Amino acid sequence: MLPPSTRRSLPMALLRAREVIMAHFRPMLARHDITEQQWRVLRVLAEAGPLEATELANRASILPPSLTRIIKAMEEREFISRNKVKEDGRRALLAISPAGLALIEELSPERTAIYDAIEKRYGAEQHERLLDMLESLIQSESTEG
Amino acid sequence: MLPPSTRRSLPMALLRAREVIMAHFRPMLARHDITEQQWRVLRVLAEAGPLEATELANRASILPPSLTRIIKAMEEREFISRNKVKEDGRRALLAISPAGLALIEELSPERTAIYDAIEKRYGAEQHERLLDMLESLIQSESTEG
DNA sequence: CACTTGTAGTTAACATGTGAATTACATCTT
DNA sequence: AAGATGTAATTCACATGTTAACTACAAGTG
Repeated sequence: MLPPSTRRSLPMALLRAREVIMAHFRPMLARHDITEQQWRVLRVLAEAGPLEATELANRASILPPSLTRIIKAMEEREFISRNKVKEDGRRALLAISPAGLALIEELSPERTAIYDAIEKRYGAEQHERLLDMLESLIQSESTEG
Repeated sequence: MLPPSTRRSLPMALLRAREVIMAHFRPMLARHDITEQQWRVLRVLAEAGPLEATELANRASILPPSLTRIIKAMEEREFISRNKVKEDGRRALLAISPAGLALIEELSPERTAIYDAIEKRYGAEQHERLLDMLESLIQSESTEG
């Protein structure tokens, strides 16, 4: 088979798709002076409760070096807190703070509205199918074989 | 509708999907000491012929500041060349060099093999459908409405 | 216990992403 | 021609992506 042209390749399509979607969220995040990655960290901690850095990095799809910097910045702004684990001097539990939760609460309505608008434009069934297909792709490629 | 959990949101799914796909290509690119973005620039120029920076940036999905730096690096390694446009002192035509073309030729077989393996694991029909759905999403979100 | 191996997290170095400001050049308008 | 406006590209500042190296601590092994 021919190598895919840049106009129809999976990596490019995924990149562009993500761009057009995130374009809708960026103004909201910019108004509150947080980055896309910081926002992911907040949401993961809000949903999952306190996590160690490695687990948080996995769930938020952020590499460890980036997470180190992000945590430092968010600790200074008091959006998250860290508590060392007694039994293991290497680990620390990261938790969202009241201020972090407040930010999530504050942004929730707008966030939902943006998602709904995307879903409406693209079609709810399409949207679900696309999510299924992406999850399937991630499955088929992440489990080595 | 509820805000999507981080486990089933379009931005996260697109990000993860891209990660697992690119993981297959990174070793190849690393062996030849070029970045993912430099590789995109080369392929776009190889396919489309000489382009101005703005058009190249659009086609390769790279922001202008990044492209400026990438072009500088690739000029030094003589993978691309730039020629100023006579009629308009602002513009310049960027073209792939023989060395750049040679690199593409050299990587083509491996690149095709990687794509084929992905397509085989995921399923050729699935793959086509996913590309269609992504293009449709890009369409529905990029044209403002 | 000393040594090796493994793991969590950080640091370093460099490339890119991102938004804002800036420069250089074109074009329009009067 | 002079000034206003627009456009292509760059520069700046800061955040993140990426790989490799490193530190700190833990657990296994002799």
